Amino acid sequence: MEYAFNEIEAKWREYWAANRTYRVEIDTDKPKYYVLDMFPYPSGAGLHVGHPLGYIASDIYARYKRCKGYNVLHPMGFDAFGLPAEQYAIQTGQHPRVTTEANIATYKRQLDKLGFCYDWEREVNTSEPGYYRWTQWVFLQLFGSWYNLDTQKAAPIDSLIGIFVQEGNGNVHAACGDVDTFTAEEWQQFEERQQQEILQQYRLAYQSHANVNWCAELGTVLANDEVQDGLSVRGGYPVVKKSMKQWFLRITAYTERLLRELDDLDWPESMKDMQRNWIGRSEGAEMDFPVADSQQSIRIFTTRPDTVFGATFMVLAPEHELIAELTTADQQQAVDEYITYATRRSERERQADVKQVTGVFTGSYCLNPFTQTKIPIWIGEYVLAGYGTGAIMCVPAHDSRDYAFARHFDLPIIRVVDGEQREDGSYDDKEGKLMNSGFLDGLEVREAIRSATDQVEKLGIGERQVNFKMRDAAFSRQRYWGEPFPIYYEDQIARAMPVGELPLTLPEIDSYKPTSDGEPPLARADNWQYQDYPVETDTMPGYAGSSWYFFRYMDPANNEAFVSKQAQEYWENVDLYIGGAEHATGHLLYARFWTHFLYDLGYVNQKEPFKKLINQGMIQGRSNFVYRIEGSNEFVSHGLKDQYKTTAIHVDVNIVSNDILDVEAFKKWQPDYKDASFVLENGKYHCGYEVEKMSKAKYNVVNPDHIVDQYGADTFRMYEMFLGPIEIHKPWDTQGIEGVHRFLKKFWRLFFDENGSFNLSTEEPSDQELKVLHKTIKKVSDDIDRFAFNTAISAFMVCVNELTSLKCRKQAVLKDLTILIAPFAPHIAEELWHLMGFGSTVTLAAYPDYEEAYIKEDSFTYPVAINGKVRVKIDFPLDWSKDEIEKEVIGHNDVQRWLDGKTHKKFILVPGRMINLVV
RNA sequence: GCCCGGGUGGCGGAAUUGGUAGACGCGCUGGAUUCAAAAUCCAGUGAUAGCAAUAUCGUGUGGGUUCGAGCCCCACCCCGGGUACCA
Repeated sequence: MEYAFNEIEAKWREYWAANRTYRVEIDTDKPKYYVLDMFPYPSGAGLHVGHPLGYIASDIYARYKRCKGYNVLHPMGFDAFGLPAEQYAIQTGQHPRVTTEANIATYKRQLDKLGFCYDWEREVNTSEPGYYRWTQWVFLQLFGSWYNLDTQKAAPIDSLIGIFVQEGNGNVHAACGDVDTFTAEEWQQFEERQQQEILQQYRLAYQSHANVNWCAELGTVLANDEVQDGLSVRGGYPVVKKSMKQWFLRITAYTERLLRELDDLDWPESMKDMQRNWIGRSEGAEMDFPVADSQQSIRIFTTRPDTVFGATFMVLAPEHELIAELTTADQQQAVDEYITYATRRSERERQADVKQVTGVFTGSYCLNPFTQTKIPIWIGEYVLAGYGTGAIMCVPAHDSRDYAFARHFDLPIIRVVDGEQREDGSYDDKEGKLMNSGFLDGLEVREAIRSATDQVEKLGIGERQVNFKMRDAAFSRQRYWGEPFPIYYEDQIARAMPVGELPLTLPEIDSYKPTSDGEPPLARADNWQYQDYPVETDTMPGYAGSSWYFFRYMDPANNEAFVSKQAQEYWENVDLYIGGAEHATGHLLYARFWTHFLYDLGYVNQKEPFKKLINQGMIQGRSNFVYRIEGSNEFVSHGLKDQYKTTAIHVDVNIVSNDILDVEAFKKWQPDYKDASFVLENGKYHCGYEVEKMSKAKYNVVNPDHIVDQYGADTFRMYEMFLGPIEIHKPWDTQGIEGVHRFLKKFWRLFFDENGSFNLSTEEPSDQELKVLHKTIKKVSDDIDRFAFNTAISAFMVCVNELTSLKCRKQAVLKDLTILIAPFAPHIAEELWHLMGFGSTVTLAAYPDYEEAYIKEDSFTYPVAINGKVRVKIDFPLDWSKDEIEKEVIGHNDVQRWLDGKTHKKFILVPGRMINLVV
């Protein structure tokens, strides 16, 4: 009987759906396991062959865990708000909801063909009001909370107001913006507007005028992780800094915790490093430098307080607030020109020529607080207003940027650390002894940092300070297709809508463009009001809905809460999360932040959302090329192309087989090539190839639907895993799929006799057969446990080959093998299980165990070294004693020959390793 | 520049952590079956020399440690990812 994969797969697909086979419920008798994929944005292009890689891996693991007796939650859903649907809506007028729903339908159809064991009854869609109602709810919690640094926890804002009423803010330690100290009486006397403005400084979701990343092309503000090299990640449009009033999330309150908790997560080190770098913690000190002939002083931040004796000038960011005051009359013009120049430069320009040194002297001086030397105050764009205090002391001898600045403007350089000074640069290392530094002389850098900081604190001119690179997250988007803010404005004060009013649904509008006076699209809505008060017209960014969706799967239909306490306490958090590495500093960080926050308020019992994380690599395209001889319609084969002047042209990979071009198909492919002629090698046209991103323009896109039609989902699943380790990028090569398909056919054939009828024996398996089986069980389960699915599949291939040559047709063996393979190839396994006459499904079967006795080798090969050189290798039974082995070795013919009559002085046996004879 | 990864046949990749390098698959070569093809099966396949057994070389380069190194140490080269005036 032929392996009719199409029939088999269709049959079981329908069976699983009809019987709701993969439905999961809370079951306190079983341990839980939560396997999650990063849910996709349903784009219009549908899936290509690269997308399912991670889904297949997680599905295999989910099925495996289920066989192991776990109650497995393995859901899927859609991150459905986003720019592409809205851009499409602007062009066509079609409502983004319509596009999104159509795309979701396509995705689901494609996903279902691959045999995933999702519980579709738990599907989430971030753009549905039933879902985003809770996104809005979380936002209101953030808006209604502040961060108490004393308890290191978020708390309701009411508790803060309580403190203000009682005692003012003098003793409050909070993660907050700039606020002056006030007393309880003062608080009571403030007008409401003033009170609200103060509270904004404390809220975890707050509005602020700040420099944000503005992308004119997209008509919206972007978060830092959505900008790369001064361009928007989506679309690649220029981004400029612009001061706007925007919503922000105070993620910076959580920096220490987000950093600390990373240590305990089972994530790839690279991923943790990326988050660590992004958070960018650095310890140092703030220090006041008095301005000469003035009462003013300038506060700087440095990580090298030990080098203060080498500070020969100071640089302020162009936006620094004291510049106007410090600029002298004769420098006024130069400073004005410089500031104009600096503010006009876009982010992109600034980044493009980082190496270029620019700056201007203010005309003023300040005093080095340790040496009392007068040092000039400069302005330079390399000092960033947003980091530290926006001012630095410059030690050109030990900081390469200060060095470049000093050389460019001819400022003095004083060495204070004794290190291997390079001729043409600074010595930046934190190693060496201090010199020219008064009381620090002779100390090691590390000691000197401590000592200098102590001195700063003792003198009362500064204190220890920890700074972070990470900024608060911009949370406003001037777009339509996102969650509306449940915020209205009364007397221009932002106020939370009552939770009972949620969801605040998106209004229907006539066009998705901004209004003519630049307002966001929501401003077009009629009646966009709450009780006659205007409602916020910005919407939330893409990462809002994805920052908490993993909780919603636990209890997706709940109308009372974002997740019930019971469901959350059972499912806890995600045990295994699979997705792309590109989310390191975006989604993964925001999701951690929201989870910590919800934990603080007692809504969930887990601090971290994702215990284990695996990044799947990208599947790249493998493009083929033909080489046209310039100025002709003649194409030369790859091996001969160097003899001509040629242009490489992408050719459709579907008309190339094993890099050999189907010449006739090529002529028909495009009208231009109808009359093409060819220079062949051995009668064949060989194409060149290159590995690149899969894209239509490169004619290298492979659609999973076609592969599934041709080979079946089981083959497709196994082949994607067989291609290589999950984490690495690898090119798709359709040619190789034959091997896996052949294997499945061979596996299938094990169950049928020469006449093609299903025929298994109920005889007891032989020791040899059991050995093959148990070896495979051990290897495969070990490999699955360490996510080495490619080598697990190799083990299956070896096993099937061995059983084939043993002509094994025993049910006892094949049944176990079938269960073993079920996570990889669920359809074929289910069909065989059914043919064997077992009523229940493979899905619920217990994963087979192995016996140590069968997997043990019965002999061991020892390399025998004589005077350190290995001469022979000899097999020994495992249970031999040292003496028996020694006797055997000495008696061995080859050893005798090498010993050549001499006797050995020493016999060294390294168990399990080798034997050494010293003569 | 800095921080992570990684360099193994014609190709994708194994080598369970210092013990027979190249598992498994693709491709290629030869053979069986077939009128022929497809499908299937068998054998071979790192390089060089040889009819052969076999020998020598071989995991980016150069050194080192070890009886033994793809794996550990030092220096360097190349590729991929992240990040970039963060003081």
